[in-house]
Amino acid sequence: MALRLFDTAARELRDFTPLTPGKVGMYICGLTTQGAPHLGHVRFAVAFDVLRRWLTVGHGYDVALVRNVTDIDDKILRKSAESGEDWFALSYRNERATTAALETLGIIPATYEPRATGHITEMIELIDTLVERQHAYPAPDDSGDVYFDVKSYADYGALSNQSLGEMVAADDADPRGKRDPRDFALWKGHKEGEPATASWPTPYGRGRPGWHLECSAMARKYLGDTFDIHGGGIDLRFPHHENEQAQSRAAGLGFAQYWLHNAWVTVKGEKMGKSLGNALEIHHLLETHTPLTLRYFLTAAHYRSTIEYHEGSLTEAGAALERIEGFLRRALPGVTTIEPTGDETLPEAFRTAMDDDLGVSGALAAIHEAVREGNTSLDEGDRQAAAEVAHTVVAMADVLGINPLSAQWVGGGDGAEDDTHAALDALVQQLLVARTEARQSRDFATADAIRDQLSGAGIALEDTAAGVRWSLAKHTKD
RNA sequence: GGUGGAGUGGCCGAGAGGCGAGGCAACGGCCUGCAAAGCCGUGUACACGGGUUCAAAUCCCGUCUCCACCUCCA
Repeated sequence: MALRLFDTAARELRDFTPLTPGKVGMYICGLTTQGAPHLGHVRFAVAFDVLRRWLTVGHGYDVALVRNVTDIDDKILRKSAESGEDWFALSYRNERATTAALETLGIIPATYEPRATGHITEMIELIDTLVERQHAYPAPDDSGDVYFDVKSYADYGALSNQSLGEMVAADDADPRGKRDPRDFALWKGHKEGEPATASWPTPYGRGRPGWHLECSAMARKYLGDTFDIHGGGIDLRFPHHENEQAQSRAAGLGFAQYWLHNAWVTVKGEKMGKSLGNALEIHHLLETHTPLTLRYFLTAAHYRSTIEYHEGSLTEAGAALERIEGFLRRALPGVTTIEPTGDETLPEAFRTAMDDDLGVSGALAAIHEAVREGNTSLDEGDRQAAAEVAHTVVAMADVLGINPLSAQWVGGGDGAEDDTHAALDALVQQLLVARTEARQSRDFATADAIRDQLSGAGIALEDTAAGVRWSLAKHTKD
């Protein structure tokens, strides 16, 4: 069955067909380096990580994923000026923080992450082409700016379905040398007071990249003149993506064939933003919730739907995960970590849901249905059937990047975690032996005292048909 | 003004003419020494007002409310 994706440009679901059979080129905008990432900032990465996994696992495509790093822009320079920290240091520091957050959330690393400042030459090439084709012009006021002439490109507005005549020009836009207030900067001339390090020599004078140009230049370099998918947050649709498309196509390039945009994380119905303070920064949330819980929360809703965040959201996500993990632990005793082999057969309901524009809600329903089926098998003592279901659940969960038994979430590979666990297990087992003896002699007061003692230490017990299981109580308090 | 989207049970969140997605929470039952986990069951949910239809959360008309973008935004 064909994968269908909602193409923002076409404003409808389209069957996905890659330009080159078996291969997919994807370009994603979004890595922020202006500040520490919050829950909303990383949603795009989770959304497109799920797409990438499904393209790979569900359809066997070889995916090249390029994710840009806008390491210079107005905001970075402004913050740098305010704090006194060099702009490049500030940008790189935040880039590292964001990269770390994405790794923590189990985002598969991009094939390549080009930085804007490393592609000045490619940008100049593109500007030259646009100037030659009379789609761009250097500002006549010697500012060093180079603008894209929106009126010269008939399809301007095609992506966001807007016509130039209906657009409101920004009130605060300084028209300077623009022919039309809606013309946008391809290149920004160096201004007095800006650090010298934030400028590069060009035939148009010293300056720095306009925001939109980098994506056109870098997507072209790494994915080709025409490529399959371009993604990003819905707020980027206009002006950023509209401008990218205009630049590239005006320069004669085919550019993106499918445009995908993810929606927001909202709080009380409004877009999550910095006005809410730093309470929702990833590193802060990780103090009370596991990375997998954050990932599950961001994954559980369709990528084009807003996700409403409220106090308790993450605790609920953790509870849903517990159900899946609990089943896997019971069905696969002795297994610490497990990854899909690739030979599992994914249930039809799961495939159908994913093929329908990444219907993760339906996919999750398939997972939970399998979990219930597996639990029933366990209740009936059919351990083999339960184990088989468990392997299917692992495979499905892995497509969404939420396999609870993935080594990604279960301790590091350095063995330290295993040693700690083994030491703890030795101590707990002694207490469990005492408790079992007490229970056998029907001394429930003693047995319960031992259970309370362990519980006080953060260890939960479960008496199962196969014996007593212990586990560390999850940190899910708000 | 233009463009795009939303309103579903206590909460989150799918669905897009007919059989109540799923999860969380709650309640009842089974199991258990008691728990925990699990399983089974329990809800006349679709912003409002009309209309079409044998049948509407879903289609049509009207209304209300909310969100986002319009050159700094995941």
